[in-house]
Amino acid sequence: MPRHSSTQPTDVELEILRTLWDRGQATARQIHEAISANRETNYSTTVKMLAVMHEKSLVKRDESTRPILFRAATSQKKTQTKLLKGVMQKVYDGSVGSLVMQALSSKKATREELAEIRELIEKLEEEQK
Amino acid sequence: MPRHSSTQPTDVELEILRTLWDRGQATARQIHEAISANRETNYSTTVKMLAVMHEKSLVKRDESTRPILFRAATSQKKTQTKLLKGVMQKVYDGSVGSLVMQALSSKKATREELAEIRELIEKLEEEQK
DNA sequence: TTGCATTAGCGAATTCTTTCGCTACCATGG
DNA sequence: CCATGGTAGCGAAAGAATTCGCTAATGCAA
Repeated sequence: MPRHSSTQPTDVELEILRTLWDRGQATARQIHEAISANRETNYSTTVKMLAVMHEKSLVKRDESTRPILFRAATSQKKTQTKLLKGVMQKVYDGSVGSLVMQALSSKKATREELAEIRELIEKLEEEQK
Repeated sequence: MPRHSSTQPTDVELEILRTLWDRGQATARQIHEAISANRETNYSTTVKMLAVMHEKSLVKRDESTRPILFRAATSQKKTQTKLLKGVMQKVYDGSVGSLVMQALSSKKATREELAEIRELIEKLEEEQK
């Protein structure tokens, strides 16, 4: 089994993945333009990153068209959950409670977010009975 | 130019910090023993990591005693918050709501945790009025 | 078809992290 | 004392992530 299948994306890789999740699919050029809006970087670097990410199975290539189209290999949600669980483990010793408490304390949530979270809490509490 | 302008602890560094947060302070030997319970590693490596971390101001050294005592330079909570905010930004586009929703959905919280979170939510909702 | 601009790919360099062998240092029990 | 066992430090190497120069391939316009 390739060790890469369980590899977590790095920060730069995540930036590329975010572009792909936003657009569904994109060419190397489009991805490059999207990320170089934030960070100065060379087109070659973006292309190389895509190659590396393909190697790691983080992206899929559609070569039936030119230019080649890229897509994320894994859904945004799955990746988010995996990364979040990693942090929960490494930083909060696996405690979802501490993580959530600190998240809520550290940054203002909107009224709607709070309502949604409360609903979920109530549902979870119901399930536990 | 450094790629990461702000020095966030790496995973290995975090492991050492966790030991220090647990104990308050510890010698290189004690730290080494704590982390080699999980992972096979050499004593020299631990000592070197402590030197690197001191260089980065992640730990403080008390040289008035022998063996030298180490302490974390930053509180656990501060570091946790910083790391969590980083994830919130990089992975959830800064949305505390999405992060919390996924955290709660991805791992069971205990009854006590849920109650505590709900209390916080209610307090936050109250403040918003 | 040819020439040109864009796209794709390779390999090597750079930067950062983690590893550890080896040496020096220290402090203390005999 | 001074041998010995543990502690501290250095430098180099191994690994991983990121960078980009340069070349090759592609396909479009003239």
